[in-house]
Amino acid sequence: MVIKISHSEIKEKIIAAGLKATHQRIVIYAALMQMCDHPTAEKIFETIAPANPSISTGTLYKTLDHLVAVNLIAKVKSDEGSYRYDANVDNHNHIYCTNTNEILDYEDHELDQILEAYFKNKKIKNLKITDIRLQINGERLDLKKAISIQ
Amino acid sequence: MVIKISHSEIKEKIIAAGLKATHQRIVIYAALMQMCDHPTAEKIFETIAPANPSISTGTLYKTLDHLVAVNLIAKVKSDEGSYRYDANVDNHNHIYCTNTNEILDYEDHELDQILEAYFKNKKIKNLKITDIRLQINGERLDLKKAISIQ
DNA sequence: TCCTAATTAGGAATAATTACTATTTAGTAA
DNA sequence: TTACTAAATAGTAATTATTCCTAATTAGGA
Repeated sequence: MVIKISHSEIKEKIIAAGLKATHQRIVIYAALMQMCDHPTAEKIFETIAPANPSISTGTLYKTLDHLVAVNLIAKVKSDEGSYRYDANVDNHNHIYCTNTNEILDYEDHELDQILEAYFKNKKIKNLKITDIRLQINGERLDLKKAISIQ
Repeated sequence: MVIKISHSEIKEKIIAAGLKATHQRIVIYAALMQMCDHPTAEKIFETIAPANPSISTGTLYKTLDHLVAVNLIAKVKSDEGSYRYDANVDNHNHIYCTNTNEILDYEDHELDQILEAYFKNKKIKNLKITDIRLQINGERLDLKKAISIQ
């Protein structure tokens, strides 16, 4: 689900989120939107570096932090020692593939509703739940084929 | 739920898992069993160091890796740049508290059954699911009181 | 008790991320 | 359009968490 979105639209989203729309932020955010495999900061850097050779890792990390802070992107925990990033901030779940290190999105509104209903009754005292997400761990069986939902 | 368990019992568990029961492994595993807040490697080190001043971080990390590999403990992803460890390897969920950085266990067999039933029908193609865990994100409301289930 | 492969201590090396500072830039106001 | 200023960036040093390396030690078996 790559969504082609123009630079001016990206600029508007950044401004709407309350950030200055610098060239670097636009480039980084645009790159992440095109990458649907939850890339690491390093992968993002490799992607944008050819067209933006003067961009620095300091700027990349700081920009990612800013975009996370204003909820334009999300930081995704992983098992390989580095964080990964996600331009999809809607409530969704992740499939962690232990043999390929892939992280895949798993959206399931039926499941969301079941969980929401369940936790409406089952309160946890002194905690304000912000969101509930599933971490589905598994192994990809046929390495030549992709994992597909349903 | 601190379970007081003797060193000889711990030794047996390590041997049963197929590892040599060295002093260091016993100490590290015993310490983690007593710590229920999903400590980082550093916290574990601080805990065991006074009584074991010659233990090295290399050994600690390697031992944690070994214990994870034989499924005696689990590595827990976190948002603060370091991994945390958990002596509870039974299927259970985690509450991530965004304002205090606590990670709490949330066991709920009713929920486990709901999820198991749900994913029995809803297959994901080309994926062998090993486990499904919830990540409950939230904020602790009253910082003077603990979070409590039900 | 001896033997040997596995393990450890201690510290160097690496990887990911953050911090620092002089320079540049986006957005505003004249 | 130009000037201004706070915020952002480039480039790099520093830090943090973790892994790697090697000589010395140890657990468990013969």
